[in-house]
Amino acid sequence: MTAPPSDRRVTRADVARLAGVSTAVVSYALNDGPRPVAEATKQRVLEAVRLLGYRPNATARALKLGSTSQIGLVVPGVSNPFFAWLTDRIEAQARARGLATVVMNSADSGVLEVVTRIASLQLDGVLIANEVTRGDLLRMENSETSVVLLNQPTEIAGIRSVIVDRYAGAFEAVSHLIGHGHQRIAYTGPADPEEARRRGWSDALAVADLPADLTLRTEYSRDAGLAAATELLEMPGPPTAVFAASDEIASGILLGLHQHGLSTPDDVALISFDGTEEMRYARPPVTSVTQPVDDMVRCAFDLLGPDMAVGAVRLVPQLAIRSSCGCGPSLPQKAVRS
Amino acid sequence: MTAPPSDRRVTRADVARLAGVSTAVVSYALNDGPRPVAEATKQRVLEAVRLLGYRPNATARALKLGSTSQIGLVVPGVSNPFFAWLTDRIEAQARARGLATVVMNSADSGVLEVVTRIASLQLDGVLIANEVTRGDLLRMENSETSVVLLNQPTEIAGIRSVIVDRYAGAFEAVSHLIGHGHQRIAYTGPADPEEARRRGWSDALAVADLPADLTLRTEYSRDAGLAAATELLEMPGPPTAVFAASDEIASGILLGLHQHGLSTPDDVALISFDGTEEMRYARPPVTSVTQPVDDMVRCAFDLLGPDMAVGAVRLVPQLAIRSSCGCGPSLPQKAVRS
DNA sequence: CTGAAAGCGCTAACAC
DNA sequence: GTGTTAGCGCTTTCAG
Repeated sequence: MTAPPSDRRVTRADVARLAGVSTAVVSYALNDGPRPVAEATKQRVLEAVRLLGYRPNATARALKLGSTSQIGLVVPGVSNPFFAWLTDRIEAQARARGLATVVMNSADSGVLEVVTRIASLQLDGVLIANEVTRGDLLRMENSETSVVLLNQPTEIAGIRSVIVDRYAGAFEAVSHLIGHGHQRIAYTGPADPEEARRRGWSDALAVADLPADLTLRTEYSRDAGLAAATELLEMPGPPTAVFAASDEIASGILLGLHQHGLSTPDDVALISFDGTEEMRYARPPVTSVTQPVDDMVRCAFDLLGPDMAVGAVRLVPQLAIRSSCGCGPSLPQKAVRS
Repeated sequence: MTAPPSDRRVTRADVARLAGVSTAVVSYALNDGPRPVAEATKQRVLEAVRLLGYRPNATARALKLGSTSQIGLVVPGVSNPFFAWLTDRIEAQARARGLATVVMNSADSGVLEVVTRIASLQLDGVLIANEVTRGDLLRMENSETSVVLLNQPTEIAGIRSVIVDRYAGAFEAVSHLIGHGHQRIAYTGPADPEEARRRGWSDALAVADLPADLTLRTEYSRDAGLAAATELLEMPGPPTAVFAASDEIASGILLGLHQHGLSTPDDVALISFDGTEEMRYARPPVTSVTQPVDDMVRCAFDLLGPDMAVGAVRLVPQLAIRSSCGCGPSLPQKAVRS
């Protein structure tokens, strides 16, 4: 009814013709453009737009403006609960600012391919939640696109980034376990260049004069966590508590311990890192160092602004205490901004 | 080193100049264009591209071609594990086909806003994994963009869609519970227009001459599942088994039952719908009707092709049997294509 | 095999 | 307040 018969795509010229104005005026009217438009004219334009079912062509606009109103998000897979969470928040923030989000998984095709593609896309900004090297970044150097790194293990000079203080988070988590009387606390996680979580773990132990001798290398996956549970129990002087570098690992460990007939927290206490919703509903709910995702995203968008100083914003995660470490359950607190 | 000093953005004209050819030839060389190019010339062009660090402007290309090489994905939130899974697979498939994925969450801003925006974006296709109405779709009617609906509760005439047979999945799940001797089986899920899962549940019960009197309405969330557990137990003649309409609900129920001191599957058995990875690692691992996500995505992309018949592809989910229903644990099977 | 040139649809000077 | 018009960077027809 509202859509008149027309095979050709409706363009701005059609609107102008129907409204009896020039194309410029259509622009002005639609964008509350740089020049004023008489109210009556504007109404005529809007009416014509409605009648024709006209939709501005974002591509043409982007070409002219040199800006697509899209941001890019590079993650190592969206199915991982933490990155799903992050992606969700980023998309929401982006949309609130009138930006669309292009997600790119770098897991299987490699960062370089992704970065190359990004350089073509004329994105208004790119958020990279992935380990990248200086070299990778160089590939998109010439492109206007401003980049913000999220949770990069090691700062890269000249690139804006927002990092959550993994060291502090780990330190607090392990200290909490120590406060509960644990003496044998294991660390489970992959070997990453930074090792902030592992250092937080070992320093917390050192402060309490406890040995940091229980390290188990596992990648970020539930399967790895499941396997880790067994290995943990076979260690000489097995742990009474475990700090896992991610929720996924913790999820596997939890199941693994149970398969061995052990209960959490009575036999082995557990604290994880990430704080995704899933941990709140695990059995038992798992105490986790909770990443301040909303704040991370807010900061990241702030940093995308062209006139922001290059540098790193550091946020501190909060320990959401639940029953997996022997305390009563609770809801995760909001994290604060440093 | 490779990047020469240049403040202006490098354009195709620069490459042409440096290579001593016309801009047309640059195009031909870069796209293995419609016209052939002498090998030597091509090398000169490629060299110039390298030297200048030239990146084609995707926006300009899109404007000219009328195609952005981007697809849109509309989901009600990415943090939900099932949609995270789906998003992950779609992005992967898209990337494999040289397409970027623009994700749009319709949860808070409403489908209309999203659909309107999509109509502007000149996307090569849109996958909608959201409940939409015919009216919503009409808004983007005139745009070239072809649309495929994923898991739409009710088919919409004239729109391609891929649906998994929720009825069949539910029927199988509940039959399985009945096979284990359960007589009091509850259904938990939201009231949706289709109710396929609920019908599957009630029909399975009917076939076994069992009453379908235990329906509990809950939305798709862990919290709702948690609350549901309590309500379930307060029902007259409480269930010995529960079929949950989604993994998230099941996750909440599992915790809820445990808080009531009940064990799964001994006191109450549980089967869920979706089959996300999380269920494999729940305690106990939860039997779930597993959506054939990879196949869904493959079909969806096939349907995006312009010369595909309009219609609905129907896939059947597979029951991944784990210990939450009293059988031994197992890994989920690959789903088959109907 | 290569070059010149016409636009894709839009914005924003710049004129009136 | 409104109209004219140049051009964003690319592809591709049509001549050479």
